[in-house]
Amino acid sequence: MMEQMRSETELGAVLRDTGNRVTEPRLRVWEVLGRATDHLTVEEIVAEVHKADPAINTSSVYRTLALFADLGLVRESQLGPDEGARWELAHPDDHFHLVCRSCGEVDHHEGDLVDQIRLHLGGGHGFVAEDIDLVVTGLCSKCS
Amino acid sequence: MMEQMRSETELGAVLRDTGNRVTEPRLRVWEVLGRATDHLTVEEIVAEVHKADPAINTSSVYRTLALFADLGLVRESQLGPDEGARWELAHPDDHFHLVCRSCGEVDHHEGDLVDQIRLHLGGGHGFVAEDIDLVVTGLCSKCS
DNA sequence: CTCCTTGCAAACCGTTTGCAATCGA
DNA sequence: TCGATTGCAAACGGTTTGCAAGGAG
Repeated sequence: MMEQMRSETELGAVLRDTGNRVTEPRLRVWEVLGRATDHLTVEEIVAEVHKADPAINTSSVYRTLALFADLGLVRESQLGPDEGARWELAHPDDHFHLVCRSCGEVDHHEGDLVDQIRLHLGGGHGFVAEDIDLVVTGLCSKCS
Repeated sequence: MMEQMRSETELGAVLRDTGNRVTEPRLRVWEVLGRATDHLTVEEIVAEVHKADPAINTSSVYRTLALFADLGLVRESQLGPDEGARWELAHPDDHFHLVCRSCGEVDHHEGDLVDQIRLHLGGGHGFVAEDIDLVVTGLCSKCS
C-alpha cells in the first residue's frame, strides 16, 4: 500500500499545468501536509512550515491552502464548532472522523460505511453525493 | 406525527427546573427555532426575533443559544466551511444533512443510516458515539 | 522583462466579554 | 429585595485583503 501518492515533483507538475508557479511557501505547505498523519489546523501548519522557513507568512499559508483546495489537492473540514478549520490531503479513499470530546484526539476511520452512505443516497433520493463528511463526537476507548 | 414536541410552556418548565429564568429573548428565540423548517444562521434568528422585538440584542441571542445548547434543547452544526454556524432544535431522532452546493438548499434526511453508523462503531472500536454529524455535499435532484 | 506571488499590516466579521442597568422570582 | 439577565460597546481571534517589494518563468 502506497503511503503518499503525490510527490513534491508531482506538485510542481500540477502547479505548472494549471498556470501557477512553484514557490517556496507552496512546497513547504505541501511537505507538511504530506508528513501529517492527522488533520492539521492552520496554526499547526504554520508552525511546521516555520521550522523550515520562519520567513513564510501566515497569510501565504492561507492563500496556499485555498489554492490547493481549488486544485482539489487538499480538503478543509470542520471537526466541530468551537474548533478552527482543519486541513488534510485530499485522500482518494473516503474516511470519517472520530473526535474525542475529552482528549481531543481525532481518529481516521476507514471502512465501507461511506460506500453504504453513497449507496443509500443513490437509491431514489436523486441527490448526487460529491463530498461526504462524517464527524462522530464522543469518547475514545482511553477516555471512556 | 407530532410536529413540535416542546411547547413554549414546556420551555418555561425546563428553564425553571434548571434554575434559569424565563425571559423575553429566550421565549422569542425558542419561538423562532420552533417555526423554522430548516437550519438557521444566527443572523437569520436575530432577524426573525427582531420582527417581534427589535430591542433584543444579538449578544443575547448568542447567549440564549449557548444556554439552550447546554440544556440539550438545540444543536449547533457546521454545514460547511465558509458557512457560519447554523442552529436547529435538538431533534430526538437522528438525521443527517444533504447540502446542495448549487442552490444551497439543506435537506434533512431521516433514516436508519445513523443507526448503522452507531452499530458500526459499537463493534470493537471502543469508541462511544454521542453525537453524529453527517454532512453530504453534492447536487440535489433539481440542480443535477 | 512580466506579472504572479509574497510579506506586511491593516481591515474584516462573526462571536465573546465587561459592565451598569434592568427585570424575573 | 437580589441576583440572574440584558443591552451596549468594546475586545477578540481567525481569516482576508490592499499594496509595494520580490521572485518565477
